[in-house]
Amino acid sequence: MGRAPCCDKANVKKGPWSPEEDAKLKAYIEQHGTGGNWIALPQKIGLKRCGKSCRLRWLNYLRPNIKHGGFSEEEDNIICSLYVSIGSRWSIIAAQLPGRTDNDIKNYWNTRLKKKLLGKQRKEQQAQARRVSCLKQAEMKKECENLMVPPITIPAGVTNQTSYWPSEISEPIPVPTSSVQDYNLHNQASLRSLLTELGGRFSDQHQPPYSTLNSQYPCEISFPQDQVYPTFMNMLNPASAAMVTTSNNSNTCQSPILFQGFENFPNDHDLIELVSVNQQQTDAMQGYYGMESMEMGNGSTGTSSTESTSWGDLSMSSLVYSPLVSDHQYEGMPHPRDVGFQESRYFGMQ
DNA sequence: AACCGCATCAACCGCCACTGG
DNA sequence: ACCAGTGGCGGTTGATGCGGT
Repeated sequence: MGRAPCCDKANVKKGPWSPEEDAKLKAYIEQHGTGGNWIALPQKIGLKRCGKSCRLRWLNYLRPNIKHGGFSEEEDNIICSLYVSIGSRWSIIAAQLPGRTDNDIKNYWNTRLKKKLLGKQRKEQQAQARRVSCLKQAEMKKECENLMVPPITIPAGVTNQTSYWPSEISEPIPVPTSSVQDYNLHNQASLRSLLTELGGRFSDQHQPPYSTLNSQYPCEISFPQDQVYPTFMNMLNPASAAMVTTSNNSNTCQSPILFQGFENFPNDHDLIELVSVNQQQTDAMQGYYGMESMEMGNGSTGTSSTESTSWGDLSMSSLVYSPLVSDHQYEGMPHPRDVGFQESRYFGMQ
C-alpha cells in the first residue's frame, strides 16, 4: 500500500502556470496569506492545482523581490563556498542570497557553475598530466638506481630528502592579501558562526563529522582553526591562494605539511574535487585526474607517510560534509543528518 | 528552411521530518 | 507510542529556446 497522495492527481492541472493562475494565486496570498495550509489553498482560490505546486510557484516565482538569472561574481563565490562547506543544501545557500530561490541556485549550479569550474579545470588537466608523467618517470628511474647501486654515503650538508618538486616551489608562496580580505566565507569557523547565527547547532558537543577541525573524526587532514581552508573561491578568484594563515597576517602560505608540493598544482581550478568529499565527487575526481595523479602527493616527496597527503586521501577525507558521503564513514559517530544539520528548519530560517 | 543537439529552467516527484490528534 | 496530514527539501524530468549544420 502506497502513501496517500497529497492531492487528487486526476483532478489537478500540471505543467506551466498560466498568467491567470499566477494572478489568482498572487492576489489571494497577498490579501489573505497562505492560511497555513497549502493543501487547502487551491480549493479556496478555485485553482485546479496541487497545494505543493502552489507553494512552489509562490516561493520560486510569485513571491516579491525574486531575482532571476544574472548571478554576480560575488554570488558565485558565495554559492561555491557554501557548497564546499555544507554540500547541496540549497535552501541554506539560498538564505544567504536575498531574492534567490533554492531552485534557482540549484539550477544555476547544475547547469552553469559546475561546468564553469570543470571547464577551467580541464584546461589545466593536460598540463598536470604531463607533470605527473614526468614525476613518475623520475620516480621509476630513481627506484631502478636504488636497486642497482649500493647505498652511498651522503655527504654532510646534503639532505637525503629528495623532493620531486622543483626547489623553488618549496619556498613559501606569496599570498595576495585580497584572499585574506574575503576570508569570512572561506573560513570554517566563520561559516560555522554564520550558520550558528542562523540558528544552527554547532556546539562543541555536536561537532559534526564534516568539520575539519576535530581530529577525532576519520579525517587525515585537518586545518588549524586559524587557517583558511581552500575553497572554490580560489578557483573562481585565481588571485586567491590555496591556503592562508590568518592568525599572524603572514603574507605567505605556511602549510608545509598539507600542501607541500601542491603549490605547483594549478591553483585556479584544481580544488574542485579537492574540496569535494562525497564518493560521487571523488569518483569524478579520479576520472579527471586518474588514480596516478591522485597519488602524486604520496611517498617520495621526502615527507613521511603521515605528513604527505595524497589526493586520494584528500578526496576521501571528511574535509567537509556532503550529503552523499556514505554512512559508513560515520561509524561510531553521529551522522550529520542526526545532529540537526540536515534541514534548514533547524536554522530557523522559515 | 529544416533538422539536430545542447542548454536552460520551471515544475514535478518522492522522501523525510515535524506536528497534532 | 502511533498515525495521518502537511511542509519542506533535493533530485530529476520535460518543455522550450537557441545555435550550429
